[in-house]
Order: sequence, then structure tokens, then C-alpha cells
Amino acid sequence: MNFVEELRWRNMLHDMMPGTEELLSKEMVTGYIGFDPTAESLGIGNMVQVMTLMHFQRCGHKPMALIGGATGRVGDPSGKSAERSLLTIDEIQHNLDCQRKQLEKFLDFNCGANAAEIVNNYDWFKDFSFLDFIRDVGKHISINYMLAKDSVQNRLETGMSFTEFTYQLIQGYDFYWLWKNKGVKLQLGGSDQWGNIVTGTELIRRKESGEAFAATTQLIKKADGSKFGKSESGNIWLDSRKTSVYKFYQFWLNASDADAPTLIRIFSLKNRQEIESLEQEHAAAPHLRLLQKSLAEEVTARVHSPNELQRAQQTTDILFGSSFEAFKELSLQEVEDAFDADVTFRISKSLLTAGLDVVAMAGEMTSVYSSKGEARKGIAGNGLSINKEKVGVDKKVSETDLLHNRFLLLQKGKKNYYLVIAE
RNA sequence: GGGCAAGUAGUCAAGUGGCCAACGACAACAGACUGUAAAUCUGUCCUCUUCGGAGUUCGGUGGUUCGAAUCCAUCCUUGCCCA
Repeated sequence: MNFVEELRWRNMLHDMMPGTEELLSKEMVTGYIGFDPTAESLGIGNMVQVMTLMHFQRCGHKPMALIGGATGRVGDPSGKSAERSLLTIDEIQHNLDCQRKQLEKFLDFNCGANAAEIVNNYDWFKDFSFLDFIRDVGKHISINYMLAKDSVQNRLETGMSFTEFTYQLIQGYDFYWLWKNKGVKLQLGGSDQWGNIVTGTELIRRKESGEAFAATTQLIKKADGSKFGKSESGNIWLDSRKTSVYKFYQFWLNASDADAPTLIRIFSLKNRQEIESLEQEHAAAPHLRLLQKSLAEEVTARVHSPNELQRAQQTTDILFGSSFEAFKELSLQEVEDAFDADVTFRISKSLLTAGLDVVAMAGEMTSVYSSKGEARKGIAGNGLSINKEKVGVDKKVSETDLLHNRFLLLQKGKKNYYLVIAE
């Protein structure tokens, strides 16, 4: 497989330095991508870079993931309109450890010559003194060159600290160090990283007359122009403690028709033929949402596991698929297993004897709504169902509402489900 | 160090003594329609609420006033110009 061709038909390629394609076709190349330890989990946005590395490895090259123990202390100004607040050293370390574990899941570290590798730039920066740095690195790059970068230009009006200004040099030196010591010839990254990457190739050229290459990928935008990777509850994380497997699966399943073809090209390892035929099937019967299902299935299985995927699918099927009658047939255990802990609430059965005010139950005793006021507004707006039946603000929940004499199915809107267990 | 300008809800952005919890736009959430899609229309959108209201906001702090997002002083932050 040809890496560049692969990126091209997947519409992932944004830009490349001249000569990159030739280099990749004549030898096995070591290429790297940097990850910023800004959060304790990678998000779906980072997944694009993970996919780039996976494709890279599948095409026979050696992928390297750089985790930014050093760069994380500085803060990348690219794409940021304001100065970032610094994380503590402990936070950075914690984030690094978590991200490393996640990355290990996606690449093959045990396949001989092109086995993946993870490096931490703190290793080569920790003993590099400021004076040595400005002497050995700073001398080779002019201020004029640095000022010309978009990431700097965009901040000239609003201000930027010296710390963030130096970021491009730090990242540039990473590339130089890896080129010199690890034989890395290529840096990959999102298109917002272009400026930082070419500072690296420039440094390699000026310092040692060496040659290094760059390729960047498209930033994903949704068809409606909004930011990719966020949903109602915020960012979609790869860590199931931050985004449950069910929610993760639902995120992909909910992709719009307009976005699905873009997404499946990026996040699926299926080949071109398979994807195109899926698209045709989808076009013929859009209501079956084959693209979304296939995408959700593949990504969830890879990021989590086939077992967890199956559980998420079961939950989906219970809540959206089969009729409510079928739901009623499930045992309590099956129902409990289907719901995540953060949408499961337990209340005392004795409260129901006298009839429990639905507003209090939804707004106070559970976190379906954040307050009674919210609950009242939501319910008045026809937003809440109990056991698939819309309820009004006057509703009193009693024992006769319980299914199996044990639980209630609450539904806020169409897609948000909650389980209340009375015991 | 000196001069000028700016800082308003998640974001953008009006307001320049009472009619201000603060126009509008976007985002977000809920409803209708659908295919758990898109588009469209409706409602909510500082917090709490017994839905009558109550409480806390307009960079911070003090002040003027019956009354301040709006006036004054001072401090902080940022930009521009001068040194």
C-alpha cells in the first residue's frame, strides 16, 4: 500500500513537502506525530492523528508517537486566540501516563523493523540548559522567520508571551533531535502544525544541511461548519471513564448523512472498495443508516473492545430498537447491565407509596435535570417520559408505574435515557 | 515611565443614570416533523424557586446618587503610540 495514495483517497491529506512521496516510495521511513498532554485522555480529535500513524504503519513504515513532556510545559499557541494557562508538572505527568496507555492500544510495537515506538521529548530537554538552547538552536532560526508564522501573526494583536513564542523552536528541535538520533525523516500532524513542522525541517537544514520532510492532514469540520468531536456533554474522550462506551457508540451512530462519508474514510480501516459500496447501499436506503452503523461499530470495537461494543449495541437495541413490550420482558439484571452507572439512580420504594412528585424525582433525587426549576421547565415543555409515556408536571409516581415492581425508565427528550431503581 | 483605547452572560456583541437579568446573533438544550439524519418551525437559555417571585451579575475595589453596566477615583489585564 502506498501511504500517500491511501491518505489521498481518504481525503486526509492537506499538504506535503516536495520530495515526501518519493522518499516514502523508496525506503522504509520513520515518521512521528506529537501529542500534547493537555488532558488525561485523548479525544476523538486526536484520533485522526492516531489513524494517520496506523495507516503509516500498515503501509510498511515505522510510526513514532511523541508525547510532549517538555512541550506540554510550554503550550502550543497554534490555533489558540489567547494565552493558555499552564498545567502543573504533576498534571502533565499524569496526562502523559494516561495518553501513553491509550496510544499503546492502536499501534503494533512488536513487529520487527517497523514496530512502533513512543518517545517523550522531556528526555532530551530535561538536561538542556536555557543558555545552551539559545546558543545551539536559537542561533539558527531568525526572529523574522518565527514572526512570519500564522500562529504568531494571529496573536500579534491580542498578545502572546515569550513562552508560547518559543514553542515552535522547542518543537522544531524535537524534529532535529529525532532526525539526528533516531533517523526520523518525516513529521506528520494536523494542518495547524505545518508551521511548527517546517521550523523543524528548517533547523535540520541550517544546522546540518540535512533533509527532512513533512506531511499534514486535514482538520475535520462537520458539514454544518461546527467543530468536530464535541457533543451535548462536551468532548468525546477515548477513556470510558470520561465518555461511556454507550455514549461513544452513540456519538458515531448519530453522525449526519453529510458527515458520515467523510468520517468513515478517516476512521475506518476498510479499503476503498468496501467503503464505496457501503456508501452506495446507504444512498439506496438512507433510513437504515448503514454508514453510521458500520462506522460506530468499527471505531467502538477498536477504541474499546468487541465485548464492550456488543454491550453498547444491546443497550441501543433495548432503548431504540425493539418495542417497549420487549423491554418489559427483560429481567432486572439485564436492564441494569444495559445502563451506565451515571444514568442509574436508586430511590427508596417507600417514597412511592404516597405518590412521588415527578418534579422532585427528576430534579432533586436524580440528576435527570440539574434543579427542580429545570425539571419543571423541561417537563412543562413536554420533555420527559416515564416508561415511554409523556408525563406532565402534576404527575405523581406510584408503585403502579414500576416495571417488574422494581424500576422506571426515564427519558429526557428522545435520546437521553435514565434508569431509576426503587428498592 | 508618559499618552490613547478597550475589558458586558458559553462566544460574538448592543446598552452610556431609573423602562436592565441587560437588544441582537451564534452555539447549546427541549418540543413538532423525520430515519436516533438534514432542513424548517416553536420553546428555554445567570442561579434557585412553593412559578407568585427571590438572589447574585456587566475586569477588581472604593465612592457619588433616592437609584449605576452606565458618573468619579483607584487598581488589574490587554492593545496601540511615545520614551
